[in-house]
Formats: sequence, C-alpha cells, structure tokens
Amino acid sequence: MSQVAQEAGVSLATASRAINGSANRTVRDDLRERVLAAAERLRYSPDANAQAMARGRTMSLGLIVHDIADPYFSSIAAGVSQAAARADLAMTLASTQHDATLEPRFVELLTRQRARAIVVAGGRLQDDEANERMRRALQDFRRSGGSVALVGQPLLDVDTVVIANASGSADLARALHGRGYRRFAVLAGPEVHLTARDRNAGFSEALAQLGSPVDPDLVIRSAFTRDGGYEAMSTLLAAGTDVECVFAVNDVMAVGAIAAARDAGVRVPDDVAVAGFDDIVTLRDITPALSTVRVPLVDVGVMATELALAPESVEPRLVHVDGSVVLRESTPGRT
Amino acid sequence: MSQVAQEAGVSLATASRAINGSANRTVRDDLRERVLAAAERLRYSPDANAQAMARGRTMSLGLIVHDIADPYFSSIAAGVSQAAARADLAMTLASTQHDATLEPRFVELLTRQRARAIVVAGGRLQDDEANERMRRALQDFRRSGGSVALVGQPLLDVDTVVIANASGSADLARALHGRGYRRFAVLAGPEVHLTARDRNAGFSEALAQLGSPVDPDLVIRSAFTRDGGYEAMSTLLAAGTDVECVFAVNDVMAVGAIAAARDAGVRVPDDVAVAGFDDIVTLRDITPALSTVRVPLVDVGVMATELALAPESVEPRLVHVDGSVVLRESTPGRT
DNA sequence: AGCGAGTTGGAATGCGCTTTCCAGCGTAGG
DNA sequence: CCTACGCTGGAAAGCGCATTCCAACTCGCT
Repeated sequence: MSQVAQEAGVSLATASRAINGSANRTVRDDLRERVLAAAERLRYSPDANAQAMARGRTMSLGLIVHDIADPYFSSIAAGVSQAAARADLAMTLASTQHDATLEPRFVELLTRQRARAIVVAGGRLQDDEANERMRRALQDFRRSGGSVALVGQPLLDVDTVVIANASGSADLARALHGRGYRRFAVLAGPEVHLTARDRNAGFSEALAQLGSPVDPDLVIRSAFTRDGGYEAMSTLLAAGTDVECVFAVNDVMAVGAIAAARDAGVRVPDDVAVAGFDDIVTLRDITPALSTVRVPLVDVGVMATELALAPESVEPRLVHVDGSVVLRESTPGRT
Repeated sequence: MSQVAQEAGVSLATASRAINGSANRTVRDDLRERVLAAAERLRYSPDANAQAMARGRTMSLGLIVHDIADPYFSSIAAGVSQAAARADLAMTLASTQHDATLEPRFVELLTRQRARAIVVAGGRLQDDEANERMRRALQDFRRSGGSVALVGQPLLDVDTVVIANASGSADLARALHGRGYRRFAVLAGPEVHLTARDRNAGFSEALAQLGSPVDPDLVIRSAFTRDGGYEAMSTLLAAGTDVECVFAVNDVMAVGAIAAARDAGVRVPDDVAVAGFDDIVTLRDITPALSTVRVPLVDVGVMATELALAPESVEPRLVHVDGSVVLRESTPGRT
C-alpha cells in the first residue's frame, strides 16, 4: 500500500482512506481517483489479515457441519453461504465427518482465525462430556469476541435455531394415522442422536395418544445414514412382521429402507408404506415419492447465520422452525 | 501472548517459540512446560491473522463451486475438505450460485485473504470474456504467492483435474448401443456449458461411428439442473418421437427427465430408457436405478487439492480422471 | 482583515505475532 | 586454564494495515 501511496503521490494514510473508505473521514475526490488509479495500475490487493489485525475484527464466518456431502448439511450450508455473502463475510467450512471430537477442535480453529461468528449445524449427541467440551470451546470463542448460533438442540447456552422435530413427526404420525395406518415401525437412528430421538419420540407419543402405540420391538436402531436405513429395514423385514408403515427418522434413511425393501422383494407402498423426514430436495423424485416432513433447510441456514450476526443478547435466543407434513405416494390412503 | 510470557516468566520470543515450535530453535523443556501451562491457564489462543502476517503465509485454502447444495459439488467439497484437513488448512468455501461474474470476485476475495491455494470446481463456460477475467484473477492470485488447481476444462493455464467427459459418454454410448438401443435423444444442457458440451459430443460421436447418429432435432438444450432435465424431457415427449433411449448429460437432469416421463405417463425403462452421468451417490437408490458414468467426485476433490498444494511447476499439469460406465435398470438390454 | 469552525493530508502508533540479531552461558578441545 | 563453539533466552525489528493526533489550509462570518 505504501507503493500505491507513493505512486499516487499521497501519504499512506490517505491511500488507506481512499481505498477502504474510512468511517468519519473523507478524501478529496481527485486524490481518491489518483489513489484508486494507482492501485489498479499496481494490481494492489489489500491484505485481509493485516486489515483484520488493525481493525480488530475479521470478515469471516465459520460453519461446522457433520458431513458436507450429506444433502441435509449442504442445504444448510447453501443458506449460510447466501447469508454470509450478503453480510460480506467469507465462509470457512469445517466438516467433521461425524467425528464428534473434531467439533470443538474446529471451534478452536475458528477462534484462532478470530471469525466473526460460528454456525454449528448438526444435532447434538447425548454425550454430556462432549457437549461440555463443546460448550467450553464455544464460550472461549465468545469470550474472544465471536458470536455463535446453533442448529439443533438448545443445549449449549447459545442462540439456537430449533427445528420442531418432535411436533413435526407427531404431525406426520397423525397424518399417517388419518390415512388409515395402524401398525407402525420406526427406523429410529442411533440411541444417542438427539434429533433422531426427538423425531422418534414425537412420532411414538402421538401414536400412543391415538391409541396405536408402536411396539417397542419395532423401533429399530441403526446409523443415521442411507446404509443405516437399509440395514434397519432389512432387519425389520427379516423378522417377518406385518407392519403397515415404516417411519424413518430422516429421508436418507427412508431411501435406504426403500432400497432394502426392493432388494427383499417387498413392494413399497403396496406391501409396506414408508415415510421420512426433512424433504431433501434431491430426493423429491424418488419412486415412490416419499411422504415426509418438509424442513426449510436453506432458510434454517440463513436464519442461523442472521441469528449469529445479530447483536448479542444476554439470554440465549431460540428460533423455532416448524416442519410441514407432505404426504405423497409412499404412504397412500388405506381404504 | 505477552501476558502468557509474563505469566510464565519468560520473554515474548520464548513464549512464541514454545507455543508454535520454531523452526531451527529449541526451547528448554522446563521453560516450554511453563509456557504451555501458562497458556492453558490463561486460555490463550494464538491469533491466526497475526501469525499469517508475521509468517507471510496463511493456513487456508479456498474452494469455489457453482452451488454447494448440488450433490456434484458437495461431493467434491467433501474431498477438498478432507485433503485440506490433512494438510492442516482451513477451507474457505465460496458458492457462486451459478453467477459466473462472481467467480473472479471470489478469487479476489481469496487473494485478499492470502489463501495458500484455490481450488476452482465447476466447468467452464464458453465465454471468452469471462474466462479471460477469471484467468487474470487467478494470475493475480498466483503472483501474490498462491497456487491454483481447477476441476474442469484446462482453459485457464493452471493445473487442472480433467474429467474424461467425452470418452466417458462415448463409453456409455457404446455400452447402450451394445444393449441394443439405436434411436437416441440427448438432453444436452446449455449450449455454452463445456462439460455438457463434451459429454454430448462424446456421446454423439461414438454413436455416429457406430452407425446410429443422433438426430440433431433430438438434442434438446436446457438448464444443467433437475428442472432443466424435466423441461427438456417434457419437450421431447410432447414432440411424440419414438426414441428408445434418452441420455441426460448429468444424473440430476436424468432424474428430472424420469420425473417428466412419469408425469407424462411414459414408463421408464419400458417405454423409454434413460441414462445419466456422474453416478451421484444420493441418487443411487432412485427407481429405476440409473445407468450412468461413475465419476469419483470425492477423489477428484482430493486430487485437485493435492495438485494445488504440490510444488509449483512451470507447465500447467493435467490429471486425467476416467469415468466408468455403470449399467443399471434404467437401460435394460433390448432383446 | 481577523478569527473560529470545519475539513483534509500526513506522521506516528499499535494490532499480535515471528524472526533476526545479539548476548550470556556452559562445554569441549587444545 | 583459556578459547571457540554450540546452545539458549531476550530485545527489537518488522509484517501491512487502520487510526489517532496534529498541522495546515479553506471557508464563512463578523
């Protein structure tokens, strides 16, 4: 920049003010022109790190997800990316690949980077120790001047976008019950996965209230992934039950379940209906079209980002996002 | 850090050396211990921006994609993320949302951040002006000390991972021909999209060589997206042709095409076969299972990152990645 | 014409760290 | 016993910028 200043025949201070438009200071037009021309001529590019240091704050925002290749997270990431761009922030993405120990590590990384804010997507696990580590890491981050928003369960004492998992799946349960289904199974995901747990709980409780409780033996645990859904469905089918409808706690698992049914020669929905959760865009065209609970994931990303960027509040804020039931061919009405 | 040094009773220099392990200098063990303990006690977190400035290089890598919510790009991003983590680099992700003018802007952003390297994913367009702008932006980035790798067409004078689009779709064409198909249509994507163009060209040329050239009227242009595929397929079906097999230049379009067929009451594959390109993981369970060309996208991301991080070479390096044909139910053999 | 207020350019300081450079120490070799 | 060298700690310089403080200058008013 000193070269630019010299080239333009002004002082370093003036060059800085001309290029990055100082707050309560103006630069005469002709000088500004000269400086900008010189900068252009010299292909000058301001050093963001130096700016960050001088200004005491960066222009970047961190996003932590479990797996960026998972459409659930990539949708959220798209929203965060949008909102970050609008706020003129660069987005640093960290993907833990489902390794929970990496999460606080990434928070530390982003603390070192002095990111403006961190958005943590991906549900919490029931692991008090891990959550405590995460809480402390986030606290350190906030003590260093950053702000945080979470997508998931409001466990970490920070602003959180809470997806109405329980009530969404309860709505779904009632809708399916309304379509005539009575005997349900649940592909419930991992025991410790709180999102999975909430969805399962909401679903099961609603059914119990309707007088069609889910047989505990028909709540199958498996990974929260396509393969987990496949495996759980295979287990279920091998047991030879007479289930009418299978609820998988997310769409990806539901897809795995449908694949398992197909491979086992079981027709969906003729022999067994299947429903999921999330309404993943990429999966809207599968056959049969999947009944599910639509969650506006891109919006969730945007909201989380805006929450993180909003002026700090004393109390952790909660933003609730409802899902809406979408019934499709995978769960036709039973006549 | 000066506080840490004071707390540990050593100089700032020693604290720095103890914490970030200087190159050719050692610190006595007891002192190091003292410093680390003090750092822990004070919850000290080194400022990455200051380190970047002092060291003259950052620990971050940029990735530019068209749309992070697209599974094609999120797969590549997963690979880049992996490789970046291995190299101890933070990944800054920029998603252009298909706005080509944003691409060079993001390069400038990453230049200001002094990123170590940039990986640009997402095929080039046939737009000399845009490509020229991009080339210049990347050159400026490299002049400022960064390195670059591209995924796509080797147009920008930088290291590039080249996906064998033409030969992959030629292989697919031959395989489909081998299964007895003769009358083809191509959902060719946008005219200016070079990846789409290469795939279309490879496919059409291979068929021409086999003596079953594609009728130019049956090459439909549309967006490179699910909706583009849907629209193109609708157009095709409305025209009422007797096509046996439709090749969509990517899986997402193929899925749209299948949806369009279904909505039009046309059965896939009984009435018309459909094939795609990419073998997107999330789409492997659609019905009917899609014949396609598998591209190891995660590996592509890893390779591009490694290419970008490898010592500079004078000549732009090219790494070729082949796709492999995967025939599934969507294109059964014709008897 | 003279004075104060407002405006603008420039010198200097500091952001938090790494790294040279220098000095002090202990040790081995003569 | 003395010197030369290796090892280690500390002082200080500098990375590239924003910003404060000061000085100079302009304008409007009396």
